[in-house]
Amino acid sequence: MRLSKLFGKTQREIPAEAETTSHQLLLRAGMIAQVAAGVYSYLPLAWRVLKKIENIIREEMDAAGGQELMMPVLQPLELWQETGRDQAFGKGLFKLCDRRDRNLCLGPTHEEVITKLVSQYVQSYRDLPLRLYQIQTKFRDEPRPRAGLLRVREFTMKDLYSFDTDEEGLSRSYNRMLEAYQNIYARCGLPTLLVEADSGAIGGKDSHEFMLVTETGEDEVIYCPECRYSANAEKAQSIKGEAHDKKPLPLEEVKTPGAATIEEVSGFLKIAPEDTLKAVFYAADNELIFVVIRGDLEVNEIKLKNALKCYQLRLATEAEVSGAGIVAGAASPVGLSNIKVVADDSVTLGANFVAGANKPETHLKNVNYPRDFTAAIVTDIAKAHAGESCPRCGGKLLSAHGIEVGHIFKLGTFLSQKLGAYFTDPDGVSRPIIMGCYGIGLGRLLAAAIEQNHDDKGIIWPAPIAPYQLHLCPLFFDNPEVAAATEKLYNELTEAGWEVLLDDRIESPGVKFNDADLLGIPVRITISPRTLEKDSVELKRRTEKKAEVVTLADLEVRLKELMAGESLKTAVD
RNA sequence: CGGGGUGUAGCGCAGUCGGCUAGCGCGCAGCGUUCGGGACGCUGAGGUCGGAGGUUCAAGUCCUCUCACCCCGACCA
Repeated sequence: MRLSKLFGKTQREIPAEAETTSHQLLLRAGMIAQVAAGVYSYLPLAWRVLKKIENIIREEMDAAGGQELMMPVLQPLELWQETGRDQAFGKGLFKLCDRRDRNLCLGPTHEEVITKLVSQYVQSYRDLPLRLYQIQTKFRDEPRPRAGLLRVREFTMKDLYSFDTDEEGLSRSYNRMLEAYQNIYARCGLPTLLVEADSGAIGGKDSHEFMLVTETGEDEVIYCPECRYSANAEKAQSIKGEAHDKKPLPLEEVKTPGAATIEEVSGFLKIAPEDTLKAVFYAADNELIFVVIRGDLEVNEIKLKNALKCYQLRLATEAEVSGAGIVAGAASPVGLSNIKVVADDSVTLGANFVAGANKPETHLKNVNYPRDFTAAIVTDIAKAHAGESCPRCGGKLLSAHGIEVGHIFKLGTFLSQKLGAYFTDPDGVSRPIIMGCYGIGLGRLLAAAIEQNHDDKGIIWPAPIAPYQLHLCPLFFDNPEVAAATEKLYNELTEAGWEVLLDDRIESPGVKFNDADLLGIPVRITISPRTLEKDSVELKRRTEKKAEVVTLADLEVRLKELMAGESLKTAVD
C-alpha cells in the first residue's frame, strides 16, 4: 500500500476530545473517526488490525471445535421478555419499533437467539455437545461511552456459546475455551491476566475475565503474588480478621452525644472500628434493605446485588430511611421486624459489637448475632482491598488496573429452561441443555493493545496484529535512483508475501520518521542515497532505538529472522 | 440521571466594553530554496461563529430555549 493513497491522514496535534492514550493515538494515526458518542468509523488501518485479530480468533475457535454462524442484530423484544433479561439490561437495550408497531431491539448479545435456534435443532443427547460462535456487531446503550474504543455503544464481538448434556461436559467446554482464549492473547502478542469474575445476578457459577494490565484500566484486579489468586475487585474476597474471642455480655445502652459515623462512635467509646456494626440502607428494586456490616468494612454493591438477586440497586434516600422509622446515625438491626436485613458474614466473626439503638444519640453495647438480631441473608458482601490477606493462602493481596478483554461464563440452564431448549438423555428423560458463553470485544482488544504498547512517539504494534509488517521509508523519494530502487524493492517484497506500507510521499525525513513511529509498524526499512551507495538499506525495529544496515542481497533473510523474533517474543510473554 | 466543561475553517486555538472586511498556528493547493528526526519563503483556497428565537442602529460577543460532544459520579451478565 502506498501511503500517499491510503485513506486516513496522520495528525500532529492531539484532538481535544481524546484523553486516553489509545484514543489519542488512534485519532492521530488516522485509524478511527467518531460518528456519535461511542460510535466510530474504522478507517483502513484499523480495519486491517481488526481483521487480523478476527482471523486469529476464528482459527482458535475453529480449533476448539467451534462452528461459525451468523445471527441477526435485529431481534424481537419478546424474546428478551421471555427470559426476563430485558429487565436485566434495562436502559442498556436499544429498542425500536417497526412500521407495524412491533417492538424490536438491537442485540446487545445473542444468547436468546442462539438458545431458541438450538432448541429447534437439538432433541437428543446425540446432538450434543455443540459449540457455536459468531463475530457480529452488537449494541449496548452504555450510560457513558468513553475512552475511544474502550467503551462504545456499537462494537464487534466474538461470542461462542457451548451446549452440553452435563456439568462435566460444560467444564470441558469451559476449559477448552479458557485454553483457546489464552492462545488468542498469546498469538496477538498481548499478555493477559486470568481473574475470577462476577457472573452477575443471572449468571451461573464460574466466570473468568481476561485482563490486559495497564496503568489506566478501568477495572481493578485484586491478586495474591504468593498463590496466584486473582479476582476482579467486584468479586474478590479477603480474610476479614480474627474473631475476638469474647463471651457474649448482656445488652447495654450508652449515650453517644454527637457521634453518628463509625469513626465518631468508635472514637467516643474508645473502641476499634471492627468492634462496631455499620448500617447502610439500599433500595433494591425499590424495596428498602437494611444492610449490616462490621464497622471496618465497606459494602461491595455487586456482591449485595447478587445476594438480593435484584435488577436495580441504589443507596436509599434519607426520606426512605426516616420514613421507615429508622434513626439515621443510630440505626439498629436490633428489634427490627418489617424491613429486610442483609448481613455481611463479618457480623458472625466477633462478639459484643456496638450498634445503633434506633434512638437519637444512643447506641447499644454487646450486640451479638444471632442472639440480638437476625438477617434474612448472611453472606459475604464486603469489598476486598489490597493490603488485606489472601483468602486462599493468607498472603498479602495487591491490586492492579486492567482492561477487560474477554469474559467467559458457565451459564447453566437458566436460559435453556426459559426458552425450552431441552434434550432427551439416554434414559429417555427430558433435561435442559447446560450452557456456557464466551466473549471477546475486538475493538476493545485493539485499543487495549495500544494502551499497553506505545511510547511518546506513537503506537508499537505487536507484530501479529500490526496493520502492515514493513514500513518502507524512502528518503529523497524525488531522487530518481532512490525512487527506482524503492519501487523495485517494494515490488519484490510484496511479491514475496510481505505486507508493506510504502511512504511514497516527498516529505522531509523528520516527517517520515515521525509518521512511521506514530503508525507503529514493527519494522522500518529506510532507503536513501546514503544507503544505496553501499547497496543496502537500514532496518529498524519499532521497539529499538538503533537501526542496522543490511545489504539488499541479505534483506529477505534478515527480515525473516527479525519477524520470527518478533512473533517469538510476543508468544512467550 | 446529578455535577463540571466545550462548541469559531479538516485539526489545535484567539477573538477586549457589543462596533469596521472574524484572526493565528498546523494541515491543504501552487511556485521556489531546503531536507537523515515534525525546514523556510512567497502566493492562494477554505467560515451557516453548533441550532432556533430574542434584545439592539449593530450580536461570534448580551438574554432565553435547544442540540451535540468531553470529563467526574451514578450506572454498566
